[in-house]
Amino acid sequence: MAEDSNSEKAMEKELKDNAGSSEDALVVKPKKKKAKAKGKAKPQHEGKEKTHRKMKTSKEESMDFEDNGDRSSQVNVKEEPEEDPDFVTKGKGKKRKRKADNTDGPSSASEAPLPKKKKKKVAEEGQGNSATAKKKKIKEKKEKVIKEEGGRSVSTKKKKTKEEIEAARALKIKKKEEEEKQRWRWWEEEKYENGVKWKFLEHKGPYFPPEFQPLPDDVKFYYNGKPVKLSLPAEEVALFFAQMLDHEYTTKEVFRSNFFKDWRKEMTLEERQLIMDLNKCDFGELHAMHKQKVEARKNLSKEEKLVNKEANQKIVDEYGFCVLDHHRERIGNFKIEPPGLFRGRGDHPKQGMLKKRIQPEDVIINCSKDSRIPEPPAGHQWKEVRHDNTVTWLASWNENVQGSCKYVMLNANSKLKGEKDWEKYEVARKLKTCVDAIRAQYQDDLKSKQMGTRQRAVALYFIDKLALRAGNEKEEGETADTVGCCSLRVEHITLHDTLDGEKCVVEFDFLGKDCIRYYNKVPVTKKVFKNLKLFMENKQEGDDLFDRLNTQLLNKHLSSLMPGLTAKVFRTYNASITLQQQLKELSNMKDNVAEKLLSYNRANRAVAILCNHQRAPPKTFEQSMANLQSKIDSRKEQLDLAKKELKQAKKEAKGTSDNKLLIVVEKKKKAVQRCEEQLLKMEVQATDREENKQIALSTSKLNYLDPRISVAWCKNMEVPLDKIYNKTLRDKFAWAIDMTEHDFVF
DNA sequence: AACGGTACTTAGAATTCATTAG
DNA sequence: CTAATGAATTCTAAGTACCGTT
Repeated sequence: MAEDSNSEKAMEKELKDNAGSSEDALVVKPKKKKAKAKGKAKPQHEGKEKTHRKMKTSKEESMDFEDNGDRSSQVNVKEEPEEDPDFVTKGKGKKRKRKADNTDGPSSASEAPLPKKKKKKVAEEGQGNSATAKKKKIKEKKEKVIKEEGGRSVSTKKKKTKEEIEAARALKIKKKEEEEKQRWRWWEEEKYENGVKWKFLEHKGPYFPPEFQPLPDDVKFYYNGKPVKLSLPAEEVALFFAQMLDHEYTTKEVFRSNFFKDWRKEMTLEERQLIMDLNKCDFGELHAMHKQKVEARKNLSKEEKLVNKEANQKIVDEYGFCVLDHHRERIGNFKIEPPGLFRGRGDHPKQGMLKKRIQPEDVIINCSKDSRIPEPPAGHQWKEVRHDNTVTWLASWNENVQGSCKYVMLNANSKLKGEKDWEKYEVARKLKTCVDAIRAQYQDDLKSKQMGTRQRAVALYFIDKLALRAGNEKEEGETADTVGCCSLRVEHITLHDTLDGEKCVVEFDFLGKDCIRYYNKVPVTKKVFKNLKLFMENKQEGDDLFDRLNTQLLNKHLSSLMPGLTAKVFRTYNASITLQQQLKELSNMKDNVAEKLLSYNRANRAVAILCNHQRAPPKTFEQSMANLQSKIDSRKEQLDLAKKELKQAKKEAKGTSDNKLLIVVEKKKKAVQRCEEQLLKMEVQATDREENKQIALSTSKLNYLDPRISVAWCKNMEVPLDKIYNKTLRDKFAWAIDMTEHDFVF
């Protein structure tokens, strides 16, 4: 270690002494203990392993970052050639566009003369809109019902249905009003000071999963072909495995061996001596039983399902809510996680390990001293009951696989979560006011004499331009090998002096959070490119790209530039500003609602691509795509037929002035037109679906896009809010829906 | 600076529910 | 009506960030 710090000093000194020309003096500084271990472990699995690690392949081609063109070039605004002429970038064609747009959001794009109203008025109006929409829908339904039953002679049934619908509608509206009245408008209240999260908190404690039900006698486990009656604990764990047999997990060697190791720990001595090889285990009957149970549950009668539903509702009513400062709030996860086999993502070294059953003795309860303390289940005790009002959790326990803490917390629609969310977007908006200065600064820092500062500048450039995550360090061997910006290693990027006609291209290929692959080819400024070359000198696979940087250093620097600023704020900021910009660009007041929604989704998609929010293509994707295609094909045939008929009709009508024939021609013409329209609609739907094949819009909608942008857009575009936000989202963003005026600008 | 721990947000997969097509 | 499909909800893993201690 002493050596390293010496060489570090030497290097920094040299950088200082010979500004600009001694870049080759870089010495790799092994980063901390963890990184060191990594360096040693690395060489064993090189290149070949790389592909092996990839769990998912994203679009092979570089994701098209056209949408962010402005942002990337924004970064170069102040590209002043200084000392080092080599740093001058040639051919940066893109000029900054967005600066001028900063002040006007989507509101100014539309001339919608929405009269300015008092907050609550507007909110009511929004409500009214969706209410009328609902009414209309119900009316349509009613008509449909009447039509369907029109042929029947029984009028009582018709009436009854009518009444029922009427009643249901009334109930719905009433419920909604009730809900609105009950809603806690916390955003109109004062916030608590110095970390106090609540003054009063009362709840029932978490809900424990049902006990294990032993296998019936006729369902047997076989070892080496012979039936073996397992002890209860071993049986329970065997069933966990049996239930997953259809899953790919159970074919993976790591999963199997982890499972087997932990399973054996649950066995009796005798069992352990007998059962030595997982491959000789036959879980077939257990698996079949499980499948049968699932099937049976699916085939329950309506009544039985209703009974189940009501029982569940009772549990929710009892355990799913708490009282926080005089208000009833929904709890997000009030159920203790049931035991099972750990399902890590990607190549997780711990996949298949046994996640143990949590007992009340493992659970810490947090609530008010003066509240009714929750009762532990009969015959049990809590691990601890504490009264800490500087935290938001109601209960917590330690999880045995990763050794981390799990918490019971409130639902997203609660004050505690909402307030924090609001704050998050306010910080991001604040970044907007100083982002230009920060960008100028890191451009400048690219030329710093300090290696650490240069690395910080390049990392920040990536985080800002590409919306990369910060990239905290992780303990080696405890989790899958994934990285973020600060933890990028040299093998994760490839530098191309020129690629596809562009200069200074960086090719990224790494696994990010949840083992989602990030693959992108990005042209960068010459300065950044030169720095990257410098950082990579004398390094080999497994070495950190930014060996003098970590997230703590980065965030420390950021918070000195703006209070509350951290790496992840850039993701929020860039996501939201991109949405706002794209909405302005894409949506058009003259469009109909469907077209407007398409524009919204496209804007949303631009953000999802920026943030690399991917999903596995749905299992049924190919099928449903094929279905749609066959529909399109049959429609095409229909169109051809209609065209032929039209031709024929025209032929017949030619020369004559027979009115009948002319009418037929007109009819055929219309048929052709209708066919064409429908065909077009389906084709649009197909491309839309294809575009969304592996892009998940929900994550950005839920976590990155300031809801006020969407609410304002809906108001300006006269699109009902429930077209873009479902009930959950409307609940979560109630604060934004209530307070946002049409002229809101992020 | 390193470590170990805590608290909270973000994430895609899995499951359940509701709607539509057949 | 039933099955298929798609949307909503649930689940819990996997991140970020930061703090106190040594």
